[in-house]
Amino acid sequence: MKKVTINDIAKKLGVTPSTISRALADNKRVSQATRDKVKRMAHEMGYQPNLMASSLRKGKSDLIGMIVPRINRHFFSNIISGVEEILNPAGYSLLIMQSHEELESEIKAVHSLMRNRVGGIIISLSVETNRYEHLQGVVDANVPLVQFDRVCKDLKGPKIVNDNVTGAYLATKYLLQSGYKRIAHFSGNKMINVYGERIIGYKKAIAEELGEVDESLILEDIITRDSGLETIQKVLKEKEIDAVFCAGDYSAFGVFEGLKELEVEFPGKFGLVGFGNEPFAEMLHPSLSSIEQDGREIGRIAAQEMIDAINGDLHNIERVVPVEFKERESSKR
Amino acid sequence: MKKVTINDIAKKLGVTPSTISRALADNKRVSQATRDKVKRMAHEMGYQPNLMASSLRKGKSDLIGMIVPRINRHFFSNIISGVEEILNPAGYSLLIMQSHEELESEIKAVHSLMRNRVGGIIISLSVETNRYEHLQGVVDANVPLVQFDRVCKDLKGPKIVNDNVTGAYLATKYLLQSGYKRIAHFSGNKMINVYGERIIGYKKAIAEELGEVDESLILEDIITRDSGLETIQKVLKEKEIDAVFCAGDYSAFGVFEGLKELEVEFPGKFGLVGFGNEPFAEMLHPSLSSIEQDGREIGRIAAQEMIDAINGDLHNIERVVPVEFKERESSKR
DNA sequence: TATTTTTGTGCAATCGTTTGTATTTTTGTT
DNA sequence: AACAAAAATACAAACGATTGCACAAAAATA
Repeated sequence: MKKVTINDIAKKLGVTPSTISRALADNKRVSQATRDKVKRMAHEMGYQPNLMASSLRKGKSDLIGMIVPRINRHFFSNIISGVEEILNPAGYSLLIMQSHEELESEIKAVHSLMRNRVGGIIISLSVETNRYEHLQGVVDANVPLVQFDRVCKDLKGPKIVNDNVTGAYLATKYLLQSGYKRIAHFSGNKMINVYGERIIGYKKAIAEELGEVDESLILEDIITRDSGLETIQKVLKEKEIDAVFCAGDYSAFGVFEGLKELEVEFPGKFGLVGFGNEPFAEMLHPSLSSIEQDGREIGRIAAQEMIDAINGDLHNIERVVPVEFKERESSKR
Repeated sequence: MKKVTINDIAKKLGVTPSTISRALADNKRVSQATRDKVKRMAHEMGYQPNLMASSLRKGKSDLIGMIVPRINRHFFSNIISGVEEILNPAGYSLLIMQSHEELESEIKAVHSLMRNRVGGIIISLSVETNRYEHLQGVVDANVPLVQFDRVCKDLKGPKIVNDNVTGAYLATKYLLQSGYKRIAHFSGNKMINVYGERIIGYKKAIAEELGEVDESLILEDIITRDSGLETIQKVLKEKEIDAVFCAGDYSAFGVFEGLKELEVEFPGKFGLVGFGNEPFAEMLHPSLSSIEQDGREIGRIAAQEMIDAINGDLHNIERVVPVEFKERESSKR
């Protein structure tokens, strides 16, 4: 019932633990004969190396920490899958924590990961995060820090982000080309890179096509379904608009509901585009045009950057992952 | 830049590491005065205990392994959240792995977790899993094993499952009470507990209401959207049915699409109920009636059972979590 | 004051590996 | 056959914490 150790194997075979250790690591300093013998015996005894002991001695761990706002968001779980796809075959395991979009939780998670001596941390910041000491601490401790999606440019290390500008640009452009002219943009907190960048893309398309941007059509802090619903109801009374580009699919769904409720004819009289391409986007009726972000790819790149960093070359770069406009019914005329 | 250890603090304070260790653990064997002094200094120096060293010495780890088929399924990510909700405050961290519904991956994941010397494993079996040596090994190694959702009754330890029988019973009953009479059931592999149980619930309702069960209306291995779509198209040509109860929302969505394509009037001429209450269920038009499973609660219970098991009382029981019928349009008349 | 108790610390071994430095054994050379 | 070189293995000290036991100092008791 007791776990078998390297010493047990050593005793059984009449050699020293060091030989066992080297044999299992395929070290050429031990003869092929003993290597085989040891491996066979190890297998027979059901030996499983104790990675804690190993990590402790080697001073490096095969655990990689990952912090996401919420695990149950399609985008993030796809990223996790992408990360695992690269990390697991390379012999690493993922220690996953959620910040629940709270700075305090994020800080706790970072500390917890550091106590567990993870080999690195992959993180997407919470919406609340406006201080960065906890992450600077990670960098200072020489633990590779890879950021993705919601990132802080002031922290050194690799950052993997969507091409938010282009995504927003495309979304807006399609609405314009469908003939919609007064397009509002429901955004998040613009201090956060992803929302700031989407605003830039939106403005670029509007400026190109209409010349002037009406800043009053850019509304912040509307990313939930409920706020999308409330806002569209209010806005339709106050302003003359004929389309909305939402910085997220959930708020777009809120708008969707609002339009149905108010019996606005859409598409046709009104256009709508979301961002994120959640699974439900294509299931709606009319189906929701959206910007697809390749979560898996972001995850793969993040993982690869992590492995590089662990192996000594930490790239201080921002890698931009392309997005794709999914044209569906809601943005047509 | 080097990590600060207990020894560094000891040197700084002119005491021994053992005193530091005890002070930090609030051991009454060290005076309150030194305890305070040590803690202050530890904090000042930014000390973070090395949990690997600690676990190695104590022979128990604060890492709990978790294996799910896929992380990006709403149901599973909710469960993970529930588990974290209990485990994190209790000082444990989650090492999450995906089996991707493959037995081989599941086995690898189990071994990986065992090598990492997790304090326990929480698992939902892959659809492929029909051998259990890898899990029996966990039990034999005295590592607490908590199963949920898709479980194997032959393995000792706590099992947390949905009330699948009641859920399926309710779903079918509602269809019957809406006046549908020839109700097919699209199920999964009936050897898997969840599907087997749903079949039982379905049969029970049918038997109660109609007396006799037509076994030919129970179709297996239809859990994906694509198979749901294909199957409904085929079945509508061959059989006289006026409703379907699907063992999952994805296959239900396939049916949904098929009905639209074939221009079947539903609800009205045809009824449909899913299982799982995925977020998209209420977004569809007509909205999809479904069985809601409380993932968070399952997670919480699993976590609590794990903590109990770690603390020495492993319950060899099956805990059944209630489900709820979400009545929406698709099952009406 | 001498002696027992209590209280606070130190010593050293331990958890299971890894790895630099011996040491032994084997092989090869002259 | 003697000896150097190479190959295989052993020894022992880490990694950073925990903990039983020994010991000293302080407090309490006789």
